[in-house]
Amino acid sequence: MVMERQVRTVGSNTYERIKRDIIFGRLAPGSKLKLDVLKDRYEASISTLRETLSRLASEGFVSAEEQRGFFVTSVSKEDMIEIANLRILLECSALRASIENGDTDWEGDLVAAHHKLHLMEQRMLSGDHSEKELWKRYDWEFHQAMIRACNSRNLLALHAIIYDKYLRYQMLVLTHRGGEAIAEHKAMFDAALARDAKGAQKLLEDHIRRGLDHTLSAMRDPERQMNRAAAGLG
Amino acid sequence: MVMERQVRTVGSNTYERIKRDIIFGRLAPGSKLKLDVLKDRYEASISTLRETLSRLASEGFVSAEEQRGFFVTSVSKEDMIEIANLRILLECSALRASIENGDTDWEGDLVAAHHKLHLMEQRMLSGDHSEKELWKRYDWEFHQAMIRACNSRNLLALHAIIYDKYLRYQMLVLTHRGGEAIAEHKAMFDAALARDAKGAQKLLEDHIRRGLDHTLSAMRDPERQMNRAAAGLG
DNA sequence: ATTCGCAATATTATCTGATATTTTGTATGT
DNA sequence: ACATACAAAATATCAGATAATATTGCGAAT
Repeated sequence: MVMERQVRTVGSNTYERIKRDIIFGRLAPGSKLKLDVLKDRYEASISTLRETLSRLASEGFVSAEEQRGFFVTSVSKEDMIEIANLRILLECSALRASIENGDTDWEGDLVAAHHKLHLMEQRMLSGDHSEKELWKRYDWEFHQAMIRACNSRNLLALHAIIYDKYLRYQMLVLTHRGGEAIAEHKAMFDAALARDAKGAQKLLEDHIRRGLDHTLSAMRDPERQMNRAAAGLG
Repeated sequence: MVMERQVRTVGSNTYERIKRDIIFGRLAPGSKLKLDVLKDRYEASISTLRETLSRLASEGFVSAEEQRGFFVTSVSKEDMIEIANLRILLECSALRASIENGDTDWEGDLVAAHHKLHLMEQRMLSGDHSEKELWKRYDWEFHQAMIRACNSRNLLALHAIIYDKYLRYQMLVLTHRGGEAIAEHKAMFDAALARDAKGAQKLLEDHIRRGLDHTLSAMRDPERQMNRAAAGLG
């Protein structure tokens, strides 16, 4: 058996880097994505960059205006609310299906994912904020593990995009909810293992809604907002 | 020489042509999309084509395999079921919000859209099958008009993609349900105008589910399936 | 000062052609 | 049949050219 070798093309590489940079705010919302600048920053040719930006545009992280080029999609309160509602719709639906279909493997993966997330959350709680990206990766892996058994690739694909958009808003405000979210994760986890679909859905919906409220009130804080606007691409 | 003014860019033009060709089966599911062949067929350069195919890939109409190029996304019973369920999830959710929020303009547009669709359905019923694409456009415009007031651009954007994927499956089997669908459209329309969200949702869900069943049983018919497979890209 | 018009500059959209790498097809030998 | 080795095809990527469009800067007119 031949090992599947991971040939990373320049294209998929820059795709992931730019997407990451948008989600984690290193490319500021609304900023212009000039091809010449990106060419230096990401070391890829114009054609490859256009390809990459087209992909990101059709996922909604970039907006492409004909004859005017590419921009980082801008943010707004209304958009954040839409994204949160979509996440609730998609993730709750997937969660129910997953709880109904999930087998032993699913349970095992879920236990592992929750364990890793929980450890990281303890570290965050005790003041170690050095690994925000890693923490968010574990959060993603936990939510992903919860719904993975939903039996719909299409649903998982849509959810992945919406999750990332939701994540961008969270990263924008830089603060996190600490202990509350930990308890919520634990409660969801327990409900899922107990195969309590209705209960898990309710907990998930509240979890997302509280994240939304937290992010919205942090966005309203004008000082923070200006700090963020000043950061980003030079 | 007098050239017709090309308002739109080559890129967005080929994007729409290729997408259409996939949805209406002129590019067969699973078939290879060779850059050189597409170059002649769509009169665009490799770079522009790659850009276009990348966009279509991230929407799921094309699948891109690294180092192996682009293919028309293949079809399957399982995928069709997923798409139908997603359409139910998204469209029913949007419909409820739309019925709750819709103003007088929304009602007006909806009446117009239903009227146009109804006229076309009558033509189809009396044996005139010459304008399938136009008929499907009116179907789209009707469903779109129903949910347009849902107040979520993100939801509408996701729905548009899923609708097109659902449509591809319908086009694949070439037959349509005739009179049944007409009555279903009328019933949904009436429920929406009566602001009966629950009722409209139920009707819509049944409508989509019946379309699914119809398409699935037509796909099972092996003769038809082979005819379709033989068609496609020349 | 603000606006307007227009030239200068910058940027996008697109194409061609070149190169390296990878995949695919084919002939050959066992 | 089966594997292998080599040739041909196709992809991924880049640089550079060109035309069309957008933006900017500046001077004139209000």
